[in-house]
Amino acid sequence: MPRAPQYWLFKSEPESFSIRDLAAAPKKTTGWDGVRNYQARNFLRDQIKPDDRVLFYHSSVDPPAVAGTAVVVRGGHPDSTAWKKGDHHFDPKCSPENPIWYTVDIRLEEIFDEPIPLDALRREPALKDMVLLQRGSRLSVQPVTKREFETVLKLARAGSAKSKKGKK
DNA sequence: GCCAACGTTGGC
DNA sequence: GCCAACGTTGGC
Repeated sequence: MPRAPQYWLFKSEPESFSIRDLAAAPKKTTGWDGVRNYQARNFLRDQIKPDDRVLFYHSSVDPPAVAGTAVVVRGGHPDSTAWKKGDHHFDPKCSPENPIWYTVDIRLEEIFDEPIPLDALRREPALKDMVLLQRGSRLSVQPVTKREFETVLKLARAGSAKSKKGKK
């Protein structure tokens, strides 16, 4: 039995890597490396598989927002930036034999016409249990339910229809 | 730039 | 194993 796709939210500060950077990358694909948190690592290593879907979230910008979606093209594998001296995410405890940190590859699926700002997510009752919206939550890789994922897509479609009507 | 919330580190 | 100190995240 094939496993049903699962859903995730990845945070990125657009100043360091935005969804447009993903669009500009070769094959619109990037390795999601540099995650240095054990809970997020466990998701990357154990649970995130090809064909899973990802909400691409822009943090530390005004407004914080879901900018689009991506699809996982390669599941968990060791994050080699961890043992590259001089890399911003270098971790001296790591080696190829003892990788500690993991990454997955994702490919751009869609950039929303209108990003869905955080406050719009908060106003949506169907999203009230989203990990992102919980007090104190700051996991950079987090699970999303199928219903939450589809609700965000619905908001994106609605926002896009409105913006087209409003323009010229 | 502030600061609340959270994770990690290290002395004991 | 506790917990204070420190570092980081990320919304505001």
